[in-house]
Amino acid sequence: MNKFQINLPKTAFSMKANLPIKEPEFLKFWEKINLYKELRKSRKGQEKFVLHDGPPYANGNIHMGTALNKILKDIIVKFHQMDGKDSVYVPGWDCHGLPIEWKIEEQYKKNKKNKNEVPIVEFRKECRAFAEKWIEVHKDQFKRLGVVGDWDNYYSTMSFDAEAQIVRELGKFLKEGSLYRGFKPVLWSTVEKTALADAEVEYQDHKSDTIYTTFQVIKSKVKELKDSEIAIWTTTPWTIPANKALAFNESLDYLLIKISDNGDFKDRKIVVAESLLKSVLTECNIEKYETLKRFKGIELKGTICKHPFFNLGYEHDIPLLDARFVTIEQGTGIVHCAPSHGPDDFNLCLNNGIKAIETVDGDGKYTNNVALFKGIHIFKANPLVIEKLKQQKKLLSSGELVHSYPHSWRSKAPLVHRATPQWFISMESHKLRDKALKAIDATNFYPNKGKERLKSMIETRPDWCVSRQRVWGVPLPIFINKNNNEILVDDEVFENIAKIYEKEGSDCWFSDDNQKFLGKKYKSEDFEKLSDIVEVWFDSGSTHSFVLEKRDDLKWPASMYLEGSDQHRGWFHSSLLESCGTRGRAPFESILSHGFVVDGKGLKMSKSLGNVIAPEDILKKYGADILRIWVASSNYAEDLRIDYNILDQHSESYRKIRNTFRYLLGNLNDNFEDIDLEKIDPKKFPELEQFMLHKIYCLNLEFNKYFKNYDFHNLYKELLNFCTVDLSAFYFDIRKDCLYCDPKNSEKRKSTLILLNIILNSLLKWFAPILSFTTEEIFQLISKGKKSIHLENFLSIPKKFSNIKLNEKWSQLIKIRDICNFSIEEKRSKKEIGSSLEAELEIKLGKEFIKVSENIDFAELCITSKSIVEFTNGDEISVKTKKAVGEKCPVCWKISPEPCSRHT
RNA sequence: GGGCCGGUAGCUCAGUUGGUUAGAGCACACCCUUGAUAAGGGUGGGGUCGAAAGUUCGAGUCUUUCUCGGCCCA
Repeated sequence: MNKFQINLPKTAFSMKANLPIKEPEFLKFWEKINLYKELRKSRKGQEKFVLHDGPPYANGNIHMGTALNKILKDIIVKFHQMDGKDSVYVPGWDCHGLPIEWKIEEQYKKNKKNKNEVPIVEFRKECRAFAEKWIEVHKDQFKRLGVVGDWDNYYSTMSFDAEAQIVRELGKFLKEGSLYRGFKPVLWSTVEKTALADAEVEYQDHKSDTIYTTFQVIKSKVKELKDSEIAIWTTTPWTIPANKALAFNESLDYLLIKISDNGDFKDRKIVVAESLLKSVLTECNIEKYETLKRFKGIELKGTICKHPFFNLGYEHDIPLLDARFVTIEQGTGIVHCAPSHGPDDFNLCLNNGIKAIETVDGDGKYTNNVALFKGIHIFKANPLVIEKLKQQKKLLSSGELVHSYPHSWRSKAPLVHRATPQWFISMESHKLRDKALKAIDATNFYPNKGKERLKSMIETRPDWCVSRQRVWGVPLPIFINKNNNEILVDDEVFENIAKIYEKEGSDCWFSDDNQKFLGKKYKSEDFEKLSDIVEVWFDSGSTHSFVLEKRDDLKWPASMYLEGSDQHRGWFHSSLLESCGTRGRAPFESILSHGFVVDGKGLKMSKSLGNVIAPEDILKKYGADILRIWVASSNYAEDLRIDYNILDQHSESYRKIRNTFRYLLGNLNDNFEDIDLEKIDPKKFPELEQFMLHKIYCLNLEFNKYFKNYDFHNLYKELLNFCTVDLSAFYFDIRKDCLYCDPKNSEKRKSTLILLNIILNSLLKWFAPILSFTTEEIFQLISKGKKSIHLENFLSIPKKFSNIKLNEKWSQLIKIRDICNFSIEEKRSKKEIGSSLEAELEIKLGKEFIKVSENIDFAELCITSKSIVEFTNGDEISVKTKKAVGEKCPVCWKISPEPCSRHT
């Protein structure tokens, strides 16, 4: 053996990651050192970055979308933490609402229990327990992803202080006067006297009365329509008294026809859609008619009609409105609209300034608002309405139809859409819309397109209906004075209710005496207590008030809200409105929205397609760090594709990164030294090292730029390319000879080791927010007593590392190196040489390269045994590779005719 | 059905105000290495930029239509 010892890499850091086994150990470690607490301690007093958690619904296991969301949050929180900020993350859960009610009801069904026989308070307790159970499950699943946060002090929308604060928030709207009582149709059972949710509806065949009736035109842009009538068809004649409008479709063609048959309609003119004429003629037994005019639906705009009961107390105008829901499947192509009795009707009318009123009471009887029919039950009203229409000579025809119709899943009784009293927050009365639009302008959106999306929603949305006729939620804190029907607005009462909830939660609203909530000021017998609950979007829209404002460790407004792009209609939206209504500005400074997780082909995941991947599967097969790479490397502005092929590719990249670390650790023999960068004088290093310092400086600039824009997929790409292109294939490859074969006291080798230390340290920190587990594994190996990588700061890379001139020079050198490699490869493919050390280079360079190649050993750069440079008059770069002659040094494997200069 | 967003190599992504032959990494193929070794190096093959039409001297980039996909709404 030779007396020269070679320095081979040696490290305890294994090549195989074994993440699924190793990661849980780090979770335990972080728990043990109480990482979250340490993180807070380490940044005490620093500028805060608060990413306010949008609460997931406490129900069911997490899926890829949730995993993506939480990992992205964690990455951002960790970036800001390492950037030196006090980056606080408090996870939360959304707990109230229908899905949990259903789950409990399902359990009842299984156990043959009847919900109506269970006291509300008991039912609500079961809902609460259900949510609690899932919060615990979620917590473990989120932690497993590497997400660090205040798990012990999470928030939930069902905590007593949350319920109390939600009451206070509603109180503000009530006091201001923007919360008002209106009417909106909901599916209603007149048997159970209750509203039903969509999922509680069963569709069965039902026999309905059908009628064709007409509305006389008062005014129209189409002059031929004067004195004509608009024909409509309906399967609910009882809703005719509630008619407020007619709907047409502007893209359909309509006909004006004159009927000549004997009867009520002789010589009268009616309008129907052209493509429905045939069926109308048949259904209404019209035999003799002539077509007077054909026109586009758009011409109907502005037409006003009279109600068929015009002379009988129905004097209001009936406008014709354009609606896309009007089709040519059935009827006349013009649809009768009763805003109190259909969602389409309601929305169309609402957008045209026509409000719904209460036309039918809870029992199914017409109210005072309905002339002629007051007190009559709607299910008995059809014959009466039909008779009345006939009397008024407005009945073209009547019949019966068996069709699929909604019924209650409990009583099996047919349902109706009925306008019920609901509570709305006005978009206009106190300029909520304006405030919200201004707040959007003052918010940063990542990606930018989110701004327009939210804006256009706010611009067009109707008033916010915040009441629900359900059980599992915060009760609306509203009392109505029985004497004058007025709403009780009194801060003292709201505060009293809030105080009570803070102590015992909101269940008592349903069980305890009114007096308890009214306090001493009012008499309980004078007031009716509402039993509606607050819709859950108001709950989650208020999180900023009971989380951000109430906790000392947080700040209001939040630095960022981050959710899936669907939340432009959800949490971003409700939080914005709630906060603008109560505080005049958004509860966030910025919004980051991400796309949806789809499969490898871009299709949405569904059981039927069999393309669903659960986070659990990925954790078992690859580990959380691979999933985190997937998050970091994907462009969240679009939908994110995932399948096993994609994950395989990312785990290849992971191995590259891991081996880069392993090479660094190996050559440092796990003896990391934290170099003080300020004390480094780049000029004292070999040029290659200076060049690498410059690379580090540039990469750090890029890193910061991408980080500031939350542009992680480009950031990750830069880091990965640095590992593969600049380190593995370039710097490491070149310096291998020096590291292995130079004596330990060689200056060059020492410089290299300093660089390796700097590179290791930089990489470790750059990667830490993404590769939470792997960087911790490395940090534990080298940090000697320091607690966690996540408590560290990013390095500050001194400006003096930058060397643009040198960079220009080395860019040229790399070009020459590429050509050398090409030349070597030519020789290799002819089987004349194998290893590049078997080669010797004859390089011809134009004179312009004299400066560039000053002090440069191309043999070292290209890892050959020898190189000769010759300058020519042209501007060429040409390389000839020859087989090196001589003996191979047993130590450094270089071939030379003379004995190796280093190793003899 | 409507509104919004998107479709660039097998995969993840770049592609400036329209301007040479559309780039990178990974994957793949071949070769080398066996002192980063279930690693490392070199070279290379992959794209009618979703499709068609149009504007232009010139289109991945602008316009229109279509198509496929996603989100929201109905």
